[in-house]
Amino acid sequence: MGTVGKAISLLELFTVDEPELGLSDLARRSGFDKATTRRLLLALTGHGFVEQDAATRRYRLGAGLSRLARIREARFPFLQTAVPLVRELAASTAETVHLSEFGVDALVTVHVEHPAWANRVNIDIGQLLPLHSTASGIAYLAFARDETVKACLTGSLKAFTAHTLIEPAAISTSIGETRDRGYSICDQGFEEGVISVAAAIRAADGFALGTIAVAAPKARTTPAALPERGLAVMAAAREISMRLNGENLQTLRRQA
Amino acid sequence: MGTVGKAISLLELFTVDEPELGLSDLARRSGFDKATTRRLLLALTGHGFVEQDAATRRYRLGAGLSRLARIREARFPFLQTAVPLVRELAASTAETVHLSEFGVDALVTVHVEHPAWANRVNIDIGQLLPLHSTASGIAYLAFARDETVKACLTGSLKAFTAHTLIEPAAISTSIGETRDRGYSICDQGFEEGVISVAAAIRAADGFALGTIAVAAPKARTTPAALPERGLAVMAAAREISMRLNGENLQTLRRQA
DNA sequence: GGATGTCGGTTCATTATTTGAACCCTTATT
DNA sequence: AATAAGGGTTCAAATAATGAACCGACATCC
Repeated sequence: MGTVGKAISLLELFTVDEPELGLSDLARRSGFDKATTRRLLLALTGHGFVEQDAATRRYRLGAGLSRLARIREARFPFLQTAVPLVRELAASTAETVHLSEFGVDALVTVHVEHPAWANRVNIDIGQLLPLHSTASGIAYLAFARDETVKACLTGSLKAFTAHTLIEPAAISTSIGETRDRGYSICDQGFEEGVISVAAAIRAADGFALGTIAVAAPKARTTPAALPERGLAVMAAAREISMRLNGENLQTLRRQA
Repeated sequence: MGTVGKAISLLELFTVDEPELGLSDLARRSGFDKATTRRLLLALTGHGFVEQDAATRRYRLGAGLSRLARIREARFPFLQTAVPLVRELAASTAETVHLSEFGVDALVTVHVEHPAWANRVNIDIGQLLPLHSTASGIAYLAFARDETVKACLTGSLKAFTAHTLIEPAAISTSIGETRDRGYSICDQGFEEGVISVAAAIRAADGFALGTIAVAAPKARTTPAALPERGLAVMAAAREISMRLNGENLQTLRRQA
């Protein structure tokens, strides 16, 4: 791995649960030498990608990242556009709704709305969702480029629960159904006791760029509720796609 | 400069006005060799910090940045907290209101609300504001650590207009007045014909972490309007500080 | 229509940067 | 008073970054 990759993988050690880490911790988790880790952190701090707490000496993600993310968001207002519809869907379903965007080889959660229930599905911002074993992932693949689908299915597929589909053929079938139906269903494929439905949000070229999904405890989900939820998530995804692409869904390559 | 710094400075070439750049363009502007530039871009794309448009082959900022920025925002909800108050202030003043956060050695604009006027002050998200020559900068320095102030005043101070204060003594005076008054005034110090007032947003330790500012065309600003505007911006800054620090302004080291 | 310029991308010998074991200092913990 | 763990630093050795030259594709211009 090049130096740049190392620096970035340091940044990727920070999570919502552990937003502040010490030098030794970072060195241990990254596997880099302490001196190396520190030099990388220094370079990152110098550009505002990392900040160091003056009192505790621990490191956290810096304002430079916010700046660049806002520049990106100005060009491509994904969050701004989608968040209101995520809220609406969360209100109408009274379940956890999350929004993700494709990045490298997984979906990254960029926004979440949680319901008031004590028993609910908890998802963190920044969490990575594998493509083959989540409702979002399948919804994405249903409208992804062929090479993306192929790359996903030829990789090694991890089984997260006893229900996770890991045979490429079974996943292909699921993708096909999703394409016909317009939304995907994932029954405990990622976490035991959680059932999700998702639909793809698509760019002007018709390919998926992200997803919106509803995740609920299986215990409180009746079979009858699923199609209803699926249609709602599909409607939200379509609305977001339309708003992003200036109302002209015609240009979408494949119809949902 | 280390390789990491070079990679980051590539990212910093993207702006709201030019959110997509080609390889040769990036190489030219960064001053790096084309091969080097490409290798850096490859490393950045591999981690989702940069994306390449499949059709035009041009590069843009990637989703990985949004992901990290959201993780940061989850820990420290600066935008979420401040944006509603920025909106309010924009509505009540009917002028451009902008929010900035300190990063490395300047303030970075993270949010802007523009009024409906045709003649207004335009500010882009991501724009960097120098500390010595903007209302935001002076407001920040008024509640910054002594070493930050010193570092700023000993550097070389650029005059952006004929009105820019560049003598350290004059700037110190301005900082002192701001500390006493609670808000700063900058009369055309950054751009001809623009007059701004700003106040510092402060962390739990009492030091500034960002600013909120109102920028207006000097032509339509009466001397009487300034103190009114100053008090409004100060009230907004104090409210944001309180919400960020859990209502306990007592812990703030210095009183505004 | 062929000469010229630009662009994205690649190669490989040369060169400069990154690396990490050992070290120091400070702050808990026992 | 001894031990461990954390942040930070040093410098010879090892490794990774560099850039001039080159390729093919496309556009433009007499």
